[in-house]
Amino acid sequence: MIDLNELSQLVAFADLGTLSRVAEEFHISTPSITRSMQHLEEAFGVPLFLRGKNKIELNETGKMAVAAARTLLREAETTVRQVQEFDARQHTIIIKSCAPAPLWELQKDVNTQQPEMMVSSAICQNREVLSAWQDGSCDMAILPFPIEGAQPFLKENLFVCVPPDHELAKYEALTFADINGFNFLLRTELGFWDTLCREKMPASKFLVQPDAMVFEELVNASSLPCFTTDYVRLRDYPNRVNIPLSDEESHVTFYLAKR
Amino acid sequence: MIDLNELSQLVAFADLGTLSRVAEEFHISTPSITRSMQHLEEAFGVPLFLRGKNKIELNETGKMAVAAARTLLREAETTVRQVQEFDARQHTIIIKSCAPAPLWELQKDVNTQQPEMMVSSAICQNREVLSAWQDGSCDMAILPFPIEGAQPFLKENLFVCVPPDHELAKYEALTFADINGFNFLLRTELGFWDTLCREKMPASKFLVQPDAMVFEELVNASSLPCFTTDYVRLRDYPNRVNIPLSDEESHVTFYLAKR
DNA sequence: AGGCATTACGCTGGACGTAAAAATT
DNA sequence: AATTTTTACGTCCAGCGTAATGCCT
Repeated sequence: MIDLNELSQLVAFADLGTLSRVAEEFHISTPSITRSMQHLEEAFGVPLFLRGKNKIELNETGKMAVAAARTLLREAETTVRQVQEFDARQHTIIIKSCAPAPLWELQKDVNTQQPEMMVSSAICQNREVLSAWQDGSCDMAILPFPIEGAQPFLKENLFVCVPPDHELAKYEALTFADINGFNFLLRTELGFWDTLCREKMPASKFLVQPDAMVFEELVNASSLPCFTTDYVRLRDYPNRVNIPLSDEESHVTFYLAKR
Repeated sequence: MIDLNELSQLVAFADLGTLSRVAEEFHISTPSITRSMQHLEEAFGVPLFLRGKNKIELNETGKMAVAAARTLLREAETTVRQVQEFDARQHTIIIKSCAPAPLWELQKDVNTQQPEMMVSSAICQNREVLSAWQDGSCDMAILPFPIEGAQPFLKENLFVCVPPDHELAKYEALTFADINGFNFLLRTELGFWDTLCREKMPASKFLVQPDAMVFEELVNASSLPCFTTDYVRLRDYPNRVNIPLSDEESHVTFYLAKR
């Protein structure tokens, strides 16, 4: 049976030109390489080299063998990687969520109930969550509407978050119509919330900040309104007030589908 | 680096079910197989088996690895075979000829001038010779007409061969028209000659005999006419006479194309 | 003189097999 | 009792490196 290690030495010889350099490359002695190449010729059953007294080079068959070896080695690597990836997949739960809050909850649940499993999660748009669920490329899906086999998972309500002296601060409750036109601070990775806001508030501009620390600083330093929900109250900003939104769409029930 | 031998033991385990049987199959001890499988798991970097106290079976990753191993092993075999075939091709001159006589001559030439080369030859129809030459699947081509880069190789003339008491024996020379309608003994593997005869003698029937010994017996035993040429005179039949054909088409110049 | 491939040769680590253990049927 | 997997252990040789050879530039 052919030895992949020797094959890769053959490829190295094609690239480096001399057995000596291959020996360096592989951190072994030159006699060892010589033997490997001889052994390889035996394994193939055909000569691969033209040998001079102190010179060795690939013959035509040898050159062809190098090309064949390259692809076989690539295939061998691919095989190993595929097996490793399959194994990783066996021990990973892939979650696609339309929003951050239910994902945090779900990750907690999974970590306690199946501590041996890795969790790979992503927040994305509803349609991406749905298609990932449908084509089997995720194990759990969180969506803001029920689908076949999904259970209600948690409810989340949206609040506007402004400094106490902001003109919106005087209201007991607000609607999207009331706040449409105001410019908002927004975080990235909000999934479905992001889309909802842009839809309901077409006249507003959104200042999007990917970095959580920077976002917090901005919230504290500026008087721009932002959003919060009853699931992130823990992170309430001390010098801001939260005003509930009364629209239907700001009260969301998330549904969880599991395989 | 992954060991193909161990990989094939893994495949054997999938097929045979126990390590003991794999050991038999490979004519080695069971501890050796145990070690191979352990080593394979290290090489992949992931577990492949579910182990009981005296039981071992493939886990899901293991089953997947077996499938991947099967294809990789097939690819490895293919690689070796391709290299061997390439080498064989390097030492083989493939000849396509439209007729036997020039092929005999050419084989003699090649055998003396390039004694290290194998010769692989076939007699076939003109169009097959031509297409093989054009698509590069032969190294030398013999055709009864000149083509780009071909040289005249030899001339051959056709004779009718009949017993002395045959009604055709009285002629000094014959034409295809004269012999059209007579039934002839014919050998197989005549290539272009075969086609020519059938074309020029549509009223004749041909008794085709693939076996050279049997053909000779038939010639001696029957009074059916047959063909010969000035290139097979050595094999003249003692109790037959050869009458030349005078048609243009019975005097053929073969052209040889070499790469 | 320095670089290269190959042969000669001694050594060692790894791979093998035997024996045995432990469990299951 | 027979079968199966795995560990323990002793043996041995395949493969390694060093040294040396022969050759070329």
